[in-house]
Amino acid sequence: MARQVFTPLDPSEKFPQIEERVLARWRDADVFHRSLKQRENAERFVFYEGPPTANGRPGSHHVLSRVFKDIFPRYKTMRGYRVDRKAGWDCHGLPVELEIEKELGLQSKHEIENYGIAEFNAKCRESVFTYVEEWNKLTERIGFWIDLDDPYVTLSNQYVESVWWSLKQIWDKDLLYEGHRVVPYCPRCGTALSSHEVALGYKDVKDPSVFVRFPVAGETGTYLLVWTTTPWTLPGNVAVAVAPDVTYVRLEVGDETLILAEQLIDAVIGEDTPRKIAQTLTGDELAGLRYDGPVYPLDGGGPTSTSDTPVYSVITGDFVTTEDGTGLVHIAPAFGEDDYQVAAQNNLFDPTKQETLFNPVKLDGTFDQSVTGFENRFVKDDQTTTDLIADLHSRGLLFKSKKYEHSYPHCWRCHTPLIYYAKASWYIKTTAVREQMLSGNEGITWYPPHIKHGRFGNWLENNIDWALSRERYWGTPLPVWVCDADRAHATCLGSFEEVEQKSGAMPDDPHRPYIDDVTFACEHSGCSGTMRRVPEVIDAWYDSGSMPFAQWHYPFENKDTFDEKFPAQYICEALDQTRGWFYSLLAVSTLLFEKPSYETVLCLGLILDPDGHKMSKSRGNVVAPWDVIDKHGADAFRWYYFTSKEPWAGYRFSTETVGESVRKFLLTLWNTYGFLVLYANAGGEDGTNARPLAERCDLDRWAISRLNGLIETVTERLDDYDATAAGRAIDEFVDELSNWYVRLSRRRFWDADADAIATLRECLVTTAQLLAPFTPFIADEIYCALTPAAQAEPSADQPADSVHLTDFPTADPAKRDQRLETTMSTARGAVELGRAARAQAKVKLRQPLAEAVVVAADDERSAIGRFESLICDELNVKSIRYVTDADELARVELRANFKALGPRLGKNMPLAKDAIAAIDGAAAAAAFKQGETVGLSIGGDEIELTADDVQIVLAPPDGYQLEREGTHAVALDLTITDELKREGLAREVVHAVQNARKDAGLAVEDRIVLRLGGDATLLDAARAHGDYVGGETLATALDIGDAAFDDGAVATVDGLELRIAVRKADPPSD
RNA sequence: GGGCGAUUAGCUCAGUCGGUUAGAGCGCAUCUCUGAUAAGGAUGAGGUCCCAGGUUCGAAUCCUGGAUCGCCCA
Repeated sequence: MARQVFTPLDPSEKFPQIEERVLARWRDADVFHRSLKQRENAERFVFYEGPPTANGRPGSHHVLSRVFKDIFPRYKTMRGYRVDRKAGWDCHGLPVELEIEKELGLQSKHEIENYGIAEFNAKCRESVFTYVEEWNKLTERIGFWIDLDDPYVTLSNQYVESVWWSLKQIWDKDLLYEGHRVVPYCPRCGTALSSHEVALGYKDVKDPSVFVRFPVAGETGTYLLVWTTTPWTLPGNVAVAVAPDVTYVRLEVGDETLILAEQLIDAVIGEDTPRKIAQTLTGDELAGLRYDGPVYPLDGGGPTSTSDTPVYSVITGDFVTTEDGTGLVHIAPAFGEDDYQVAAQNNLFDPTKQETLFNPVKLDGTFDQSVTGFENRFVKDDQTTTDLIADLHSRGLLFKSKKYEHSYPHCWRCHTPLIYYAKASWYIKTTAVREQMLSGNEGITWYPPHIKHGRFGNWLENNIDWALSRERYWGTPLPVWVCDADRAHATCLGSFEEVEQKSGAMPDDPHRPYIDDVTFACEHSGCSGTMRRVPEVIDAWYDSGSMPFAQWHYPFENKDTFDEKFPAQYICEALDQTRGWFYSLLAVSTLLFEKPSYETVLCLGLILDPDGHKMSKSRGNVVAPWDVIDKHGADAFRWYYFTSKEPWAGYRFSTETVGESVRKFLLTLWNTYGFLVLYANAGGEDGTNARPLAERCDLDRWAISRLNGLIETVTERLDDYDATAAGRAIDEFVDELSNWYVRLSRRRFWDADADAIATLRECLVTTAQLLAPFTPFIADEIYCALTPAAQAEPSADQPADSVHLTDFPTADPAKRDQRLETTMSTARGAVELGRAARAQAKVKLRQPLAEAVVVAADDERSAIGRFESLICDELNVKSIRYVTDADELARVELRANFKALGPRLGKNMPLAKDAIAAIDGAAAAAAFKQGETVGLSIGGDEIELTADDVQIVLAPPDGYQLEREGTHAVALDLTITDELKREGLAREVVHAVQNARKDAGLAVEDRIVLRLGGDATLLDAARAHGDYVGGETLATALDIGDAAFDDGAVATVDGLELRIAVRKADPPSD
């Protein structure tokens, strides 16, 4: 019995089990931490983990981002960098609150406050880590190496304090201010909605749109014609806006004069209505015209201007279009973002003094006392709308009204139509660093590249100030205190110590409501007011954008650590983070450090179900990651994500799709590995006795050459963050290794050829290293199994005990042989042609044939010649005959080379195509061979063709069946002599015996005693090739057709009966 | 409504600088091979390269417009 050089595989063990075993090994040997420790003093490669929220279960899309967060740090580690990976959890924010509201059955902010902010926030704090165990389990199981023991959590006191510090920095730069902004607002819930929430609630609705006459002051019978889809905003009107460059007209219709945009006349009054243009003028010229306001009677004084620009006059605004309406837009600054901005620009109110903004609607969405006749009525109520329109009609101001279908946002919780409503909130003046963010973005490498100047660049171009505050409970409190005597007395506190100094005490918990109780005396001279914290918390995106420093409690601690780990070289999240984390990171670091906090960013696409729908709980089409892992394993999951497509394109995904990556790639690799182990053990040869590479056969050197080419490709692609191409290259290599190298080398493995074993072993060990970042489990299993020293205790002169502790392979140019690779590729082509010819002729491969006739010239002939015996084996032919005189088997045709001739011939190209096809190919080919040119007349012009201008192809002559491909062809001699027939039958017998061995449960290396009986023709053949039959089947004794027996198996070969009896031979007595 | 992206075989995806016969895998059908393989090989069916214009000798590829889907924003 040969010695076991490698641990045999357990064929019953499935990938998920193998992975669990590898995981245990990693845990026991502390491999992750050792991989870091090993690079302790190495150059850093900085990765930032974008914190997920752990108050929901992790899904398949989380697996996607986590494996892409894993692969490049692993790769860089193997390339010699130190890649620390600190986990993080995003803890604050509205989604957390909503979850608790649902749990407690709370319907509104009012109810939350009744319940108690302290109790509510305690619930939130608890819920944030509800699923953290499952997250940790999944993270470990998918092989995402990240330090879960010491994560940053955005709710921690240290984290909050760092965030406060950063806000103070911004405050000191005068970039944190209180302003007003028109926000989508749910009057029923009493809260503004985030853009994400607004997006959840768009519905197509039919709203009335009204055309309203605004009487021009001092010109009886002349009206500005204004269009709006929100009649309830008319009481808030302060001005009318026109587009500065658009042409407007005074139009006489009947006995009145209407002012509107010229190009909208027909749309507004109808094509058939008689009209007369009294005057044309531009919007600029129209500006300043006054009208009689207010549109609705207002009690208690309407709007007043804070400047020389009067209310109720025409102003210009760039946002005014003539797409619909009249080209005149009514301006209610409290109810529209554009309105707010244009009114502020025209100094119709002072944006720093909210009381100057005219707003006749209360927070609950009803009109206030000033709107005579509509007091306390809800503005979006259908009856209110109807009555408002009726009121306009009764006063002769309604020109017309009609239904208008458009998409309008509703509260996603209570389905109330939202209103746009001016609210005070705190802003960061990001517009002040807009240019800096843009130039910072230039230095960031984006995958895919179009995001940089597309989605992200556009977003930065259109940057508006960051609305930072939220009127909520569970978030980092905004550390701004204002004086209750004078709101202008405000301060921002940037540390717990500062709070303590000011107020005498810092609560243990910096969250609401405790921090709300912190007050102190106003320090303005002569002011006796009390400083109280503003009630808001901040946008949770600011928390996550602060992670580069807040994860280290910088600048209170870890200054060095921060300096070393800023900025990140690599971050990776899904595409939807463009305006989320990618932006918050850039904005915060630009504000604080004047540069981006990341250099390379990989954006991942969405996970869709097989029908292309987004996976969501409500659709019920979510694939749970555990299902995939339990069925196919983590490596299969990873491999699917890495190689199935470019990761930003989105995945059409199901458990079954992942199974395909197992069958196609992992099993091929695994079986190749299993094959090596089997025969290395059978022969007791581990490859250490192999000759140097240069002395090994072509096939071995070919495999090693391909391997080194692969190393080059994979390295180059991974350096470019292209896991897809790198993985596909490995896939292709493994396929060639298994289906070409191993298949052609079977005989040598059977003989335990040291060269072959060494070659395959090197290929597999190196492939395992290349695969380590992709499929860390299988890669490590193979690496360790084939590197037995790895199983011993590691030491300085011992190989690493895990593939993840090794250096990434480097290509050795000396081992490349491009010519050999080309030659092999030609030989493979010839084999494929021969196989095709056999299939055409319907002659089984097991039947030997006398001759293959190969049509090939020069290089191809020598390439095929080099691998002649290999090709003979593959095609099961006795010899190869070459035909260079093409007409013996095929005739030569010429085809035009469009790329060469097209630019030269232009329009005559189609003529040339036909003319070239008509040329006598053989003669032309001969001429080209002599280095001569061939003349051709095209459309009256004489041209000279060189060899490069045409492509020489072989066409089969009539009456022959042969397979051709481009310039070469293979034909087979189909004559089957008696001798060939006998040989074919002998092979059939061997095949039958091998099956019998298998059925008898014998091991491949077991010797047998073989007896054959049955049909005489078969026995004759077996007898004639007795040595062959005995050798192939490892028979120590061969007994053909002697005594009759009935204990054997019965097989049928070519319709003839064969009886086979196999018995395990006694072991040799040596 | 705006921005970005996608659309290639039944399915999942490649397709280089624009070059004339658009490929692979899976699936299907027929055949074949096999003592490593849950594999391998051959053949076949299967294509309006989303549509319409344009540029060009030549377009899946470049340009314009449109459709559909997705994401982001309103």
